[in-house]
Amino acid sequence: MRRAQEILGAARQIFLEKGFGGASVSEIAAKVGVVEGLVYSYYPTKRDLLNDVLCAMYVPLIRDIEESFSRIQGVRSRLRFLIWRHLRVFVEEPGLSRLVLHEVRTGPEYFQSVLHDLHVRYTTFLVRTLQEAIEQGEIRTDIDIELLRSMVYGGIEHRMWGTLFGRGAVDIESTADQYTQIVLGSLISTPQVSATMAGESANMAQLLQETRDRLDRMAQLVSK
Amino acid sequence: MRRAQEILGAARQIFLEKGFGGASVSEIAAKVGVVEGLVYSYYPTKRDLLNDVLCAMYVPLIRDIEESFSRIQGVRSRLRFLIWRHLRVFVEEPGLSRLVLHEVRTGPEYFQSVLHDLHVRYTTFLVRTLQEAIEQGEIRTDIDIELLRSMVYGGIEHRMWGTLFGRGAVDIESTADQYTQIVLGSLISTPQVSATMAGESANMAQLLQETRDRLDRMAQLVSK
Amino acid sequence: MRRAQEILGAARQIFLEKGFGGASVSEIAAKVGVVEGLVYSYYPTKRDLLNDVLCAMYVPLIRDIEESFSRIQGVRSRLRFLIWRHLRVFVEEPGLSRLVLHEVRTGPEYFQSVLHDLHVRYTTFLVRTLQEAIEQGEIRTDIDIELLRSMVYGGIEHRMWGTLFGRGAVDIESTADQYTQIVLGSLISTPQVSATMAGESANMAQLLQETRDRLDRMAQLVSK
Amino acid sequence: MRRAQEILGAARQIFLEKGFGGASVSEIAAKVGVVEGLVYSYYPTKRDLLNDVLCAMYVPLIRDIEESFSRIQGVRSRLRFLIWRHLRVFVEEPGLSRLVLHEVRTGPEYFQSVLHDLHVRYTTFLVRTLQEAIEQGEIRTDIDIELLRSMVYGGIEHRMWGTLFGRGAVDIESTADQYTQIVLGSLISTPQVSATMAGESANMAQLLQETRDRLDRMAQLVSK
DNA sequence: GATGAATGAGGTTTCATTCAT
DNA sequence: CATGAATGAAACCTCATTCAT
Repeated sequence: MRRAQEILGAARQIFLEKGFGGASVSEIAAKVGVVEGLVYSYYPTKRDLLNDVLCAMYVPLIRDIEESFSRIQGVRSRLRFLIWRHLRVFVEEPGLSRLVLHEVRTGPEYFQSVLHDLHVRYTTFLVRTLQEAIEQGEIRTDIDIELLRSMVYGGIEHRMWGTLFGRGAVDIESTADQYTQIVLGSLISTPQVSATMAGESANMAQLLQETRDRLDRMAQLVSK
Repeated sequence: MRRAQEILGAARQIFLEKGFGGASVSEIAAKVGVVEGLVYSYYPTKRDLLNDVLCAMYVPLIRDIEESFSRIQGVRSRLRFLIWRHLRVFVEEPGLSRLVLHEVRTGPEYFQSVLHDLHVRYTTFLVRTLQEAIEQGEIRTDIDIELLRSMVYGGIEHRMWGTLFGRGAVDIESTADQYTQIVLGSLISTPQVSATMAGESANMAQLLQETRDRLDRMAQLVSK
Repeated sequence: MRRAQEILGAARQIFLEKGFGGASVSEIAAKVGVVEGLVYSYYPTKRDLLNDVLCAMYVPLIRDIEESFSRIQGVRSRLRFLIWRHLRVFVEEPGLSRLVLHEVRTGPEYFQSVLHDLHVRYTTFLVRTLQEAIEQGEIRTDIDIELLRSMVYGGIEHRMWGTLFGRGAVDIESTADQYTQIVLGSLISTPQVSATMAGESANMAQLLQETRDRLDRMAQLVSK
Repeated sequence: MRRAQEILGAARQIFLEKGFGGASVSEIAAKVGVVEGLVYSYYPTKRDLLNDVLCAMYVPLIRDIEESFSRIQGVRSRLRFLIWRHLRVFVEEPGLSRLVLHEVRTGPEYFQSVLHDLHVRYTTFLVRTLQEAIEQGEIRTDIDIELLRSMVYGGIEHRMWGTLFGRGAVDIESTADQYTQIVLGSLISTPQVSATMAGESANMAQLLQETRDRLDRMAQLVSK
């Protein structure tokens, strides 16, 4: 039992660091200080080991998100939380997303695997948030949720990639703010509002001004 | 010279198909019909070969974008074009992005490589577009361009990933539309416009109405 | 004691199914529901385990044959029984012969082993039958018993080999009949009967003819 | 080319000596004095190597038999030749039959392999001989040729097995004689020949006796 | 009597790379 | 320019066997 944990830990480190292909079982075994063969008595296959590593990371992560998520209300707050939480994954578990995206999601067999289920559960919070917002009329209905999901997770991953190699640091608080702002900014209920309303607004303001001018002139006239 | 080209072509095919790790030099050589050793007289290393392959793809791609880009004006149009063009890469060269993202951008040495430069040049169009828009006051100034860049490219990549394995097809025209809409929706100059403007607009309309009423009453008064 | 039996039983199944090389101690242990290590507290070595398995099969087999054999009289009946019994082994214990022939009888150390003794005892019935037949003048004396033993057992094994993989079924009754017929057909007492008897027969006929001729001539002489 | 031959030669030796499972590629490579990997540049797989080894033995063997066989006439001579030739294989290529029988003919996939074809070709001479003999009425028609084939090859293999480990030597000339005698002894056209001929012989003897008696009586008559 | 953790050597196979010709 | 033979290291995985508890 303890050995299994040690191996799992070592595997986690090395997998996250070098990816699946880049890691070797012998390296993992060496890190634990055991013989290669022993690894196979706990995990029948290198890939099984990877699976268990990822499950061991996903499961508590999802549980943690679930708890916080249930205590948060409102589209904006929830969205901000999910973005912020995903950013934190990169800071606290650099490489998890890399692994998941780039080495597990390889080939069509992925879509039947446990990992796929876990990833769906992980991203379900966002999807649920967006769907509820749509149902309650808080955001536009003509939006492709898949697209948004990709933008959030893909965007974050892209943004944080460099930080995995020490290229620049990211302030996750302000990044989360901005991210939320951008995503939500385009989602509020009135479609096309920004473009047309700005025009209308300008027109109206001008009209108002003219009217007031006329009023003033007339007042002057009258006051005489 | 022609041999170098043949090898490059074969390498391109196989790298795109199987990735860097999945390809073997012998396979590439076999495709050309030469011996493994000959490959090394043109390209000192497997990785150098990959580099050259990618350069050979990036350079015309960038040139192509450059041309079209220079003929397009306006933030929205340019943004839409860049998004659409990147989507097209996934459709026309599935595997290029896979390669770039998941096998080249691995490890810190990437950031000193030629590939990094090329990628910067590739994404510079977007950065330039956004900067000009900011300078001309078309979009908000409080936006992190890096963040946007990641959202665009990361989001697209995330979205299209599944399609590389035949999981669902994506209509790049409508996707480009939506993408542009979402990205731009949150960028127009007046922050918070959507939420407040509706209120302001109502206020203004009411104000205008009151003003006109006042004007009418005054006119009646005067006319007497 | 009971554990030893359980292990022996599991080992028997797996050895017969997969052969010595194809079986693994861990598999055997797993079948019993114990740990690999426990197997070694009963059987010092994998090969020892195999030995015991085979002994446990040979001993009752030999006893069974002994009983029936003692109740059967006559060369033909006994021979037919031994052939038929050996054929039955292939049907009832497919894999025993495979094991014995192809995985035990490997290398010179076999000839000092207990297995060799058992196999000698197993085939002794045939040898004894043939020897008694010779002594009683029922079959030719110029026959190499070893040769016959090989023909019977080797031939049967060769014939039945394919059936172990489902290639064709064999009717052991008619096969036993034919086999007995063939083997015995060439063993009856008059050696070279086919070749020499024809000659003798011719001689005799000629002798007879001459005699009759003489008789005729004499009759003519007398009649005068 | 020469290396391929060297490797083939080494593989032949080791395979014949230790069987397929008992041999290791590293051992073969070591025998040639090359690195393990080089073997795989000539033979893609250990099993392919085995295949080629066996083909390289079978093909000239079959050709050799074909030549001699075509110059030999008569059932007995041909049968004797085929038996003798197979015995010689054991003396000259000890282990070939072991390999073929016990390590290649393992599992049902064998029956689709090239080796199976070769083995069929090898044993075809015997089958053809027996069939022609049947057609020409030289041997009994009620015989199962498969059974005979098994008896000949299986019997020989069984008989010679021990000699592979130095257990006793076999004189292949006399063994071939006896073998032929036994096999053919039971095959001649008149089944139960011994029984009937004995009867005829008795008749003839009685006739002769009667004739002599007549002669004696006549002689007495004359002498008076 | 039984466990389960651990070993160590071995297996087949793949590949980037080198170099004499 | 091109070959092809060769290397050497590493990969994943299997297993008989041992031993402290």
